[in-house]
Amino acid sequence: MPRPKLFSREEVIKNSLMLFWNKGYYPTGVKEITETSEINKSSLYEAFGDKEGLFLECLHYYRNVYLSEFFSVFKSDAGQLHALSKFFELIIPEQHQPPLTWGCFLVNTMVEAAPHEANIRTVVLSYLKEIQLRLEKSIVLGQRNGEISFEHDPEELAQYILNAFTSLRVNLKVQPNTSLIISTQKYIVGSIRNVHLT
Amino acid sequence: MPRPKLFSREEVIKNSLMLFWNKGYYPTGVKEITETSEINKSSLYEAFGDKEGLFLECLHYYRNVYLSEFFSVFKSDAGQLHALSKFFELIIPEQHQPPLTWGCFLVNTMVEAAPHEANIRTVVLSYLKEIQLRLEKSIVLGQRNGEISFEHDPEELAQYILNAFTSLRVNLKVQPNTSLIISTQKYIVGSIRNVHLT
DNA sequence: TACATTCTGAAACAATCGGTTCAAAATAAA
DNA sequence: TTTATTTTGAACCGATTGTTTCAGAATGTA
Repeated sequence: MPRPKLFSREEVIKNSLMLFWNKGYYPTGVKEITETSEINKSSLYEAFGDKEGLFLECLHYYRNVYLSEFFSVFKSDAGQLHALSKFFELIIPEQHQPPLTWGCFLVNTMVEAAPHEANIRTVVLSYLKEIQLRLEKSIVLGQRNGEISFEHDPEELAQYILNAFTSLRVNLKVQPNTSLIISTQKYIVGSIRNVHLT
Repeated sequence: MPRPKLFSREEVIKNSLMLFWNKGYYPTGVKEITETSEINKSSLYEAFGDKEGLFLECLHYYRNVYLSEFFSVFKSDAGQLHALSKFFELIIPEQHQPPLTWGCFLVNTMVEAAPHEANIRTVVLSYLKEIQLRLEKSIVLGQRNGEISFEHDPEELAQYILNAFTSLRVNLKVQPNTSLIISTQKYIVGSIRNVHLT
């Protein structure tokens, strides 16, 4: 009985993600959002509550579409060390074309909006934690396989790897550079192989 | 013969840096700036041209006051490996009090404003390059001392260390955590000591 | 004291900010 | 076709955005 919506919810989220990803949370205006998706303001507010609500949905979409790509490396059966190494190579092929020239949406948000918006911070941190836990799991498996030394603390190493990845995305955002990815990968694999001296 | 200024240029820069550092470039309003420094709008525009001009002066001030602290670790005569290790410890004591809870002003700017503002990007990159070159110099000295293996490419290793530092600042901004600093330091020193296998 | 110079305060600028309101249009079921 | 329900478009909200203008206040020098 109701009048059917003239817009696709997912389409609006997808379009808005591109805006937020490219320009950030604060500089992206509601006007810009409605114009891009050819949707009316009232429809937008009816559907998403407010700007922050839409942003949170974009984060969710990013998590499902883009982050899940990175989880795929662990499905290979070539060993955990190989998977952890592959983790870094995922950024290479697309690094020169958007949206990957915009960096990691999660990291951008962490720097820009998360410190000032509690709801956004909570979601970003939970997604980052999810990645870290997946890395941790891979490390534990690697230790059982004999690929990775037990001298590593899985949580500590996972944190370290995630950090290296984070900074990579920050730097690539400003100065695209494939060799930086390769050398980071090399150092990370080296760190895993060579137990650190305490 | 002219009427003397009622405000100190440096004072305005110092105050504005705190605003920009805390909230970022775009969300910080000119109104907020003038109110904080108790300066009139016209005086501000007369003195700095526009918002971007003031921001660039804040970057310059940050470089001179805050980044120079990090260069100080290399003045010690305890060896290059020690200096590179100390580099990370500098963030520890003040990590729980502002302005260091706001992260690194350079890194924040790199993520937020640099991708969209060419002038800002140029300045940020030049300051980062300066740090990288200082790290490189330290590595070369370490190689001559016999502290660091010649198998390391100084530029590559410097880049890697700077990256680890960058991500550390990003993460500490959202979740303060001293142990993260320590483990990163440990892994970095480990990477320098253990030559990476190619 | 008069003068040339410089700074300051306040008002105004158009544009945009995120968000609300509401009547009219559109629909599917009765 | 009537009716109940929901979406839509457009106008409107006050507040704020970065920036400009300009008359008048304040100054050191002559």
